[in-house]
Amino acid sequence: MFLPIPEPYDFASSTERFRRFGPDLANLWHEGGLHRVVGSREVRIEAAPGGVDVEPLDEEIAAVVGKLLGLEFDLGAFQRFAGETDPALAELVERLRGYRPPISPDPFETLVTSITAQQVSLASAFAIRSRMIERLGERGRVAYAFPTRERLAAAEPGELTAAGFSRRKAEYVIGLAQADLDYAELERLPDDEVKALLVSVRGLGEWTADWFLARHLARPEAWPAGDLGLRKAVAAFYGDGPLPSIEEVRVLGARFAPFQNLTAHYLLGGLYLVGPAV
DNA sequence: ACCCAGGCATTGG
DNA sequence: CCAATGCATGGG
Repeated sequence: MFLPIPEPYDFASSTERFRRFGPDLANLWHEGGLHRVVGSREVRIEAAPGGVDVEPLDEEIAAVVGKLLGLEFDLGAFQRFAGETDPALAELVERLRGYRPPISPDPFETLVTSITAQQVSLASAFAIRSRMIERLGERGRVAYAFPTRERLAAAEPGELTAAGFSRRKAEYVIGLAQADLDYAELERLPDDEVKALLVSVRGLGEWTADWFLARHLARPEAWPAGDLGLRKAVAAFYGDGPLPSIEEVRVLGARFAPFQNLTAHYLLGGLYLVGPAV
């Protein structure tokens, strides 16, 4: 079934995240399309003129696909904002025309994914996470359903350390799965209250909470100032010397209100998708 | 054989 | 309040 996507839209750059750092078995790039298990069915998304082809497609799947393809972002408003306020950003928006950051559809998966990415390289994180998904998730046709909260709540730490988790991260993930976190409630709370609730869980720090706001809740003003990649991007596009401090990046973020989330993604995209400006 | 990579909790001053 | 430390793997 064809699903139209408003212009500008660039499928290749918008799905780059699923390819660059290695396979993600729960969001798997396979033979030119993106595969994910939704409910008990495996969905395939591929590029088509003016939009994407999605098989199969119903209302539930359309909602997930909309997240994966970043449909809720208002690129037109962002483009106008960039043009009016910031030459460097305006140029990035032009170079990355049609890039829509993917939104991670599931809150628990988002948090576990962030835990795997804490401190280590994304290549390591992808490898470790995919081993966990393969062992503890449910296999679809080619992709896997991410391990459920129930499955991880019942996991032994050894099952995760065998996949390459540190002992500490294994405790974080199992503790998170067992924690009494109301994910539906988080959607209704303002950014600062979401962060406060998440940071109260062992293993979830400010960096993880900021990316949850940005990548799962799609909050416009989310700005992961502590992110190493973002700090490098800020150095590349706004600095001229050493890596800026977290506080410096935080202060710079105010300049991009209320589009910090899209700005962060475009700055990172500037590093990873087209290389730093010359 | 190093060293760093999209952090975090813990411990000690 | 802030500095130092350990963590486990992948890639250079």
